Amino acid sequence: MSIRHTLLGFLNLRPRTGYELKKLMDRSTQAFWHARLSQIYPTLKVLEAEGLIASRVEPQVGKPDRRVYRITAQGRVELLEWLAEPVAHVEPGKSTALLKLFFSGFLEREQILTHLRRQLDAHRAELARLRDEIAPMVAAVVAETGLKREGMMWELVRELGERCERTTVNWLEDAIREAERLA
Amino acid sequence: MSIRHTLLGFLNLRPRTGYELKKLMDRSTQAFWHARLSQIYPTLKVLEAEGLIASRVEPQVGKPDRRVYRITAQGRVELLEWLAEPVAHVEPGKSTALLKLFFSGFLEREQILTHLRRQLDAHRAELARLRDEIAPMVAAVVAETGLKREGMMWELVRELGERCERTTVNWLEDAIREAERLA
DNA sequence: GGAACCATGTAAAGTGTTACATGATTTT
DNA sequence: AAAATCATGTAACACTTTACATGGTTCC
Repeated sequence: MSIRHTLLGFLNLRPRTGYELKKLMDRSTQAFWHARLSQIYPTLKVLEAEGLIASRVEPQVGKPDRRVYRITAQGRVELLEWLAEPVAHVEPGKSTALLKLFFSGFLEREQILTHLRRQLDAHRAELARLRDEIAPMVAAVVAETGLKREGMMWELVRELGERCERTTVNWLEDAIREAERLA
Repeated sequence: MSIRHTLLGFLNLRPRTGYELKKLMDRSTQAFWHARLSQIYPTLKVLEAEGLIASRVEPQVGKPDRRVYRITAQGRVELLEWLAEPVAHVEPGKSTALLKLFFSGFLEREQILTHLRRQLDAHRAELARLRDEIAPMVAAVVAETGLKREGMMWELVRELGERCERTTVNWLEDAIREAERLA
């Protein structure tokens, strides 16, 4: 239900094309909300049909034409209403990696260790991405647009991502040490 | 795709009914994989049709009859194959709460604080649940069944949950302090 | 007397992924 | 010469949720 609000949230800052929205999501909300272009384009059409956003086509030379969407007054109302709805509980997530570990008890030690080491690599890479790619990007957006308050929120969320990744990396290191002591 | 493997994983330990599987999931995999009964029952039928599990009906007095499923040799092969598939990357999750915070930059300070405080309550409750409900439950299952190795995996995963929740609670406390300094 | 638990399911709607389809420009 | 980027979309499929449907037993 929230891909709609993700798009409204970004369009509330300034008009963009579907393609731009996808790239933005890849660099900002990726870790806690993502979508494919094949979901974004139809959703934009629906939002336009509902009057929450509006679009115009911009012809381009040497590149395909682009359809630029902007939020409407009605869309802003919808966004505000959604933001006001409380999120009371902790939303349960999905993690294939943890599920596999959970059911790995009957496997051989080496297979468990392989799984844990692969995860360690992946989470170290994600930690690096948050620090080296996302952090400068947040800073750049703030500098460009002067959206100070928005920038603070983006940085806040990024900071949580970094802390959680660090926690996960530490846990994996401990888990590997423990698994190494298995028979 | 993994509800199938979740069910296979549990049935690999011992036979159970759909209803029991649901309760088990609520108390163990909940935080990283969950499902409704309306998804579990049809999935069990599919798995049986595929020959990965088998069932028999147990008549009961004073209670509805129960259909008890057990894993087959073929099912065990499928489970092993799934466990062996590597999970290379960090799987992106979905969090409405973070998404709302991310787009809250243009709201008033008080609305942001309300959101953060509600989240703090929710995550403190989840931390308590992991310590007071899940930890003893893992210990009880291990004591009952003597599944030492499985118990270690369950405890490992629970431990990550606890560490991440603690990290999140700390972050929320910091975030609230920061938000309080806003104009 | 009402709520929660035990126990099973189906149908419809909503959400998200994969595959298909096109085609010029720019970078490696 | 191949790969990536820009740019848009559709169709089919897979997965998940919500709502509907039933009915006895046990706890408060």
